[in-house]
Amino acid sequence: MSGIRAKQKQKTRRLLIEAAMNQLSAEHGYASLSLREVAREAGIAPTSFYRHFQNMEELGLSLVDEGGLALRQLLRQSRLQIARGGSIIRSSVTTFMSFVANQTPIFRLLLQEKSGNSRAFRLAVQREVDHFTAELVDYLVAEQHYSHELAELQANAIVRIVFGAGADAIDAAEDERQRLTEHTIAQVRMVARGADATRQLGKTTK
Amino acid sequence: MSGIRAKQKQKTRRLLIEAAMNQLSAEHGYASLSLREVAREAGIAPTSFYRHFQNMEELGLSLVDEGGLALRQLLRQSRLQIARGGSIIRSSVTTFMSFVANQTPIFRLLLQEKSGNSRAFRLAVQREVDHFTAELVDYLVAEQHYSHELAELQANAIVRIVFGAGADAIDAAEDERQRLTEHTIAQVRMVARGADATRQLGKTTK
DNA sequence: TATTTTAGCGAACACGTGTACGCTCAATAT
DNA sequence: ATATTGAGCGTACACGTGTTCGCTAAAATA
Repeated sequence: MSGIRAKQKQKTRRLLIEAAMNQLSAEHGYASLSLREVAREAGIAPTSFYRHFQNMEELGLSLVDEGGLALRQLLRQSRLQIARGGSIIRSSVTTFMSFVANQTPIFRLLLQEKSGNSRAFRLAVQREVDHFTAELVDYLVAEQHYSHELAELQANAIVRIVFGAGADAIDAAEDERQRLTEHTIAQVRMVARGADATRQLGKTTK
Repeated sequence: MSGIRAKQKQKTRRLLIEAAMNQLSAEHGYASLSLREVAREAGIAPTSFYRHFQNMEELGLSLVDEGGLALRQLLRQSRLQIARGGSIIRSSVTTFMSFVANQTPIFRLLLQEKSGNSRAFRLAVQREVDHFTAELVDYLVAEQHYSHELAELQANAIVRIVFGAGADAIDAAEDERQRLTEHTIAQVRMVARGADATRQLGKTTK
């Protein structure tokens, strides 16, 4: 039970996943991904694909999982910067935009499959976005003492704005992306002020 | 020059467009749209397709245009309700959500091709979204007297929130969609309050 | 050492795809 | 009345697709 065989299997599984990622580009999305081409790039015969995944869909879902994992790593990194002091909003938005810039194919996949044609994919992506939102809600409740309801409203709005900006950033050039980032930071701050105003409104009305 | 021939041509052109729309569903998106199937549903031979469109892409761009037109009609309808009194935010969000519910395949198309794999499509959709945003900016500047800069920030944020909500509404059941609508209205109001607070902030700082 | 398991391969199948070509025949133009 | 145009059709082609089946050879197990 040395596992030399199992190691090799996971290795070519990785090759398949990376080959699939390579083939995801601006012009060539998951929908038009071909088992044969993926296998070719991974250096195995088309039929051998089935030793690792039952479907192309199963491969795709693995890609989504990888993307979600990368996204959560991004969140942790962002929180580290916060602990060291500095604006939580700026550091979060900035690292998010870096993610979009550096992991473009994965972000594009998440974005496309969020409203894609496979229910399984939509659910998988939504799950990742919900993680994102939930952690933001936790922060708003714990650190900023918002009510749960108001925190949810605010977090959801922020996630929508940031993801929308990410979508626009995909095609943008470096300087344009910079502009977009500042724009987004200002918008998130605007939402925060609005949530604060809403909170005060509730207090005085009561 | 009675035009009986030209009429017939536009008629089957419509048939093609409608056939394509019919084939757009939750499971079957534009990417996996087949010339042959579209032609079959329209009741013409596959080869006759080329009498009307050079490409499938040309057909698709026509679909986007149709979607954009429907969206602008929605905006006009929304503005009518405002003129008759009532909250501009509520009526706008409500009619938008109705659009999502009633014209689901078209909205899905817009949503998917916004981050889709054809540059031409992305640009076409972005053009429609920009229309949407620009009209909102005009309103904010003219009726609410925001500065152009602040109005743009605010309008962009609102569009992102509303489109994001629309995306989530696609899969939602009727009651869930109701909840989403109220949620969204509250979020847009929150942004409005935030923009207002930002404006006051600018005034006192100066 | 003998046996079983299994990652990977090659051949083959059935199918759907986009599209080029040349034809028909009714609507238009002359 | 005659000539031209053009929407629509049928045939045919070359190609890429997902997937099945039986095989090999190396690793794991007994």
